[in-house]
Amino acid sequence: MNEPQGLRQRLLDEAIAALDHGGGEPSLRALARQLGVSAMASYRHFPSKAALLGAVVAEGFARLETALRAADQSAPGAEALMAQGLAYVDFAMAQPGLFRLMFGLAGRDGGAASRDHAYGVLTARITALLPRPAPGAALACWALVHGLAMLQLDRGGALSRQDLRQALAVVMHGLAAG
Amino acid sequence: MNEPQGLRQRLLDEAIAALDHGGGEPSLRALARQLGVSAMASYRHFPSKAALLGAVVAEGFARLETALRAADQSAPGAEALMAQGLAYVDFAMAQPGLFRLMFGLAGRDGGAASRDHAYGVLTARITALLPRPAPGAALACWALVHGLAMLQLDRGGALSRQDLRQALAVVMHGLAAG
DNA sequence: TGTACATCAGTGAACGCGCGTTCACTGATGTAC
DNA sequence: TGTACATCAGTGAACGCGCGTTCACTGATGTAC
Repeated sequence: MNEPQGLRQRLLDEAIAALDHGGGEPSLRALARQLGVSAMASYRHFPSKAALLGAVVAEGFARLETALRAADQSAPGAEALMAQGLAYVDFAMAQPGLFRLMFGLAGRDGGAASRDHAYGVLTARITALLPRPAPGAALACWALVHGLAMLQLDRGGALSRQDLRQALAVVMHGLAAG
Repeated sequence: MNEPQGLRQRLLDEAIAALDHGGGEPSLRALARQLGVSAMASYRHFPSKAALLGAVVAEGFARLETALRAADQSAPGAEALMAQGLAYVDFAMAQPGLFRLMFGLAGRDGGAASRDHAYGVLTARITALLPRPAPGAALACWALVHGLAMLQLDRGGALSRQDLRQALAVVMHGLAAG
């Protein structure tokens, strides 16, 4: 353990840290500076800045997927869905810059694939819960948790755990009633 | 009519157009170029670039509020809520760059006030519809429409009218059941 | 009616800066024979 | 075991660029007396 990490991974980690701390997209030069490496070093690992950001987005969705999977397995049945919703919002709050980038760039690059992969964890739980396929159920769940995450980010975490649980409960009631 | 518009308003309009067409934030110089005016001209009307973007955000929320209000009055009762939800998504699709900026910057500046003003239209309709105050109802509605808008943007409009209606219906069922 | 002055919108050149990317390079490590 | 060569990660200087912002200015319009 404590393997000497490759520069490639350190660039990705540093980019994520910079996104979450500072304002906007970090520059290649700033990342290199931060890692004590020349401005050109990143070109050994990524052909361009856009490629690096693409890799960051993919990494972000992989992390989100891991978090959702863990939450899903932490509780049975309908509680698993609630847990995923809360985990989604938590992820956004823990990595706000990364989260914003993921959804700013998700359409472009190869982001779509890793995004859909992460969302698969949510849809799998929903279809497992429902007795028969309900049109709009998965879409409503995605949209709700995504919207909650954005609102929570915008307000700097003003929404309480209870607020979130109650909002999630509304949709879960809707699913049961539909 | 066709009053000669002041440069201030033309800068705002051009900024919004640039946001929706091009990629990211337009530069002051690009706006000036587009309007055939010197790079310095905008400093007659805004003390800095940040101030101009703040004004753009406020203008965006004002437009959103107008759209929501019109939708709300286009149908009675629960249909008014559905109409607002669709109008919200439509707004995001019609002005994607503006919409993204609004929620990227809403926390900072004076954006919070104009944002809350716009959201008031939605919460007013919800509280009018519900027989008694339901915790999480307004939050769930905001989050849902916001999430639908983001997902629709990410997928470039892949969600059909029916998809959207069904997702909105899930939450409305949830409200009725709660 | 004329003159002096203030206000205002916009100009044009220049500043310093950080950026992404190019180029040719260095020095270490591995491999073939 | 030694030598020649290829590969690889990272260097350092330089490029051209667009940016936000500064400064001192111009010329038109309004206003006081």
